[in-house]
Amino acid sequence: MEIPAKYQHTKAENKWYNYWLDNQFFHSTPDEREPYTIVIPPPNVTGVLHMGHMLNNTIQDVLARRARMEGKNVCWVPGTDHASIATEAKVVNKLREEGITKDQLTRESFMEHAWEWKEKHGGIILEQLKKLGASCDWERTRFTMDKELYDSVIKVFIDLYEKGLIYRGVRMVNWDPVAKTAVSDEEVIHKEEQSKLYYLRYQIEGEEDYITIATTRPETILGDTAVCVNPNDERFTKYAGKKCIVPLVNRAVPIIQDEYVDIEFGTGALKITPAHDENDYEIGMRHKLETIDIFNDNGTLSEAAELFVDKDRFEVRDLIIPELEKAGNLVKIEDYTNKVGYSERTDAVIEPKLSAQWFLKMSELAKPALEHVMNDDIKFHPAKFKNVYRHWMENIRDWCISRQLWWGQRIPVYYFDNGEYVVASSIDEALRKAEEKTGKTYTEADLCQDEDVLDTWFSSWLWPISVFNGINKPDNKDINYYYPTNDLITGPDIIFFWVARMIMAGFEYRKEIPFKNVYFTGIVRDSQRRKMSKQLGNSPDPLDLIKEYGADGVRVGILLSAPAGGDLLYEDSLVEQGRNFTTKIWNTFRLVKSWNAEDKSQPKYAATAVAWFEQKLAQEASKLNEQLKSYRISEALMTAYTLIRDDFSSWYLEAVKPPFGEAMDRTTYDASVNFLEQLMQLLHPFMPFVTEEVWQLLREREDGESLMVTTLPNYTNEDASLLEDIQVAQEVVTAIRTIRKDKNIGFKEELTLTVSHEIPCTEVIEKMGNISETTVTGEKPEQSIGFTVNNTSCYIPMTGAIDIEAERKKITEELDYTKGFLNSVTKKLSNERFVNNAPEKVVAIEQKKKADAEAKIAELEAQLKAL
RNA sequence: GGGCGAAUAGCUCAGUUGGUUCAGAGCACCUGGUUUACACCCAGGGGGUCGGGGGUUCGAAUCCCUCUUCGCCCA
Repeated sequence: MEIPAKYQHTKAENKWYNYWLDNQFFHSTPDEREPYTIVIPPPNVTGVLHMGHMLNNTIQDVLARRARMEGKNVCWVPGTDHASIATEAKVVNKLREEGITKDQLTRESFMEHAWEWKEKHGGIILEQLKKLGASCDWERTRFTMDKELYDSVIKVFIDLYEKGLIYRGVRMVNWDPVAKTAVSDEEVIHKEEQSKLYYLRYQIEGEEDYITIATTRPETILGDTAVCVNPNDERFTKYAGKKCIVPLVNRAVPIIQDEYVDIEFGTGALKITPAHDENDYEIGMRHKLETIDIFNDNGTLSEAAELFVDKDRFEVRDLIIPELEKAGNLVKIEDYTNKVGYSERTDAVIEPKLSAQWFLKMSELAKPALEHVMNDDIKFHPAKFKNVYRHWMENIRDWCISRQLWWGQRIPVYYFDNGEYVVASSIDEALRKAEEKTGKTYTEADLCQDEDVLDTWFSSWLWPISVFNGINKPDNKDINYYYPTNDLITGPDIIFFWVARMIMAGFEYRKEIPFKNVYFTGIVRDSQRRKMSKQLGNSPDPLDLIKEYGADGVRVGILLSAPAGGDLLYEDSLVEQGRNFTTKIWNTFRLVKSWNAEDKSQPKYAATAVAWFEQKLAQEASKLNEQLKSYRISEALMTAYTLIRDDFSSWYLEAVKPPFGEAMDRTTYDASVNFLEQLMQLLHPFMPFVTEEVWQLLREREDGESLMVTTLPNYTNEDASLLEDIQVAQEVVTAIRTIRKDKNIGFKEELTLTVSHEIPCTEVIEKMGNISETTVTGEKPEQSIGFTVNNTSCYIPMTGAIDIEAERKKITEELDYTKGFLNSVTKKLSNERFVNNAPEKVVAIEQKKKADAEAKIAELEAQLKAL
């Protein structure tokens, strides 16, 4: 077969991915083998692939492919979540372009539009993952709104409600005025901002005296129902029990005292707006204050504000200041830095707002979830995230799970008779429960289902269970076999949103951990450490990268600089390195393939090289195994990288290469093909395509065979004797190459070597250094350049003149260094406290260092004398 | 304001219980090279007071204290 000089990655990627699919290699069904399960962190169904997904899914694929080659039954479940806020926003936008607003539609017809949108756009990201080589079991693809998963969510809501863990309450929530829904605490991102602190004076009722407050939100004064001071603040004791007048609206409100107020901050007097600030709300509760909600759901001012009605809250902030100034209430304005909460989904400024929502009590659920992470039943990689996790778990707050949206699981609560309600999985069940509850008879028309849906994370937290239908059918074959899953690969940014809650759900519904290991990836940034974002335009399109550098190249590029939990600074040079390595493998393959084997005796150098590489391969394979087992994925890749590039290509292949035009002996040839085959196996999880291509071309293969379903051999490195010997030989060869370079002697010119003692593997040294003869003698040859390796003097005789002074200088320098070293070792050994306290082993090492240094000094002195 | 983490070569990072010549890797850099697998390459090379200071120890990149700077989370 003709082997092309250049590896054609796109062709190979399409060919082999389809081949794997056709042969069902990704598909898993329970059997007697040990399972290895990963559930994908479901990407947002509205999303397209970005660099973060690339990193995350490459790691999952490495682990999945490796486990498959270890003989495990691997099941990697793909899927997407319904992303209620994001998807609903997209559907609303699309409808708007068609001239339709959401409130013109019924809930049912809106849902039809949403499903239509999902069918059209929802599969994109999963198709993109295939280009990366992801070995997911596509037959198991799940979506959080699929019937089984939808029903699971409803079942869990009802169950938790019945256990008394879900309650409805009027609370201060984070209101997103763009999405017009409540969001959870975790969905609020606090950003530091330059803003202003406004000092406003409120007149004391009936007096020509004023009390000055400081606020960052002057527009909210319209909702003020008190001014509060600290009871210990003597400046304000004279106002106790009095009232003051809220400017512009001229409402008299009490001046109250509460220790919450910080005497040092601002003026020491605080305006209280119970409807629009969490702390104010609590103070309001304590002092039984009136609550005036001055905002509409979309962030404009309501009738209750009296002024600026229907104007936006930020517009009002600008409008109200001149009015306050005109009225004589503005004292001063200062620059001020504060933190403002933004909606994670819409980037709107969050408005604290009182509203009735559904909450899940967290304290009991958190207990086992905390314990089993702290005791390492679930291991975090890197472990430093345990601290972050503990802190959150120990200060956990109830979870607001209702959202004022339509796209999602509708809350299974039915209201009737002015505020009575029942929780039921269907209207029929609701009717029955309602009748049981009151003894009356109802029709469907009497019942009204809650308009709201559940938070998307309330679906995602069940994911490792619900993808196997383990909520609806807790004893089915799949859940029993695949659960708990093995590894979860995710970003640290969703440790609370998702990881923590999955652990809680795992214990609540399976009495077991949902996964054994959590691997936190870093965040992909650009070379200036900025997060990749569409706005900045600093994120490359992953599919373009794959097209240009190949999927394998991109995978390698992204893994090379991605230690667990550490950010990845993306640059094109990384994927270039990946592409270059792909090419290197291809050329290595072409060289091996170009050799002709015939029956003849094996040269000694080849026999030594084969024996050495066998040991080297075993050593590096077990190192790689250790690295993967401890989730040092980029280090494992680097092990394979240097093994192939340096040890195999630069040393082994050069050592066994037959003289130009000659055939190779069959023993060496077979060994070389074997080695390359095994290297492809080791590398396959990282670079699935090029390794499969090489593996398929390396020998005749049957249809249906594939590298990806081969099993890794057990590497045992019982005889590592040659490893040190070759290392010495490599040092000698390097020294010879340096001399060639210094003296401008081309590789083709043969040299001879004289050594003071026998050195190992001279046949390899001769081959690699183009040495015609090695002589062992205590005599230094005339006209030669020397170097020392392993306490042996080596000389290369020269035809030209030798710079004696330069030689002397070189040796003297090395001698001085070694003497200095010997001195420090001797000092250490003559320190009684060291000899008495240090372990024997350490002392023995020092003694060996001493002996070695002395031998080397003797050798160097002999060299000097010989000059 | 509270908590957590980090600081090692120009860059990105390893460095496991303190002890092999431990100061490392990759990239970048410098020098040489038309060796018939590969210039997307090969060969050779330079480069760090392990953030500053103090302490424990026979011995500290590693443990303790402190300061500085940066990052993340929470309020």
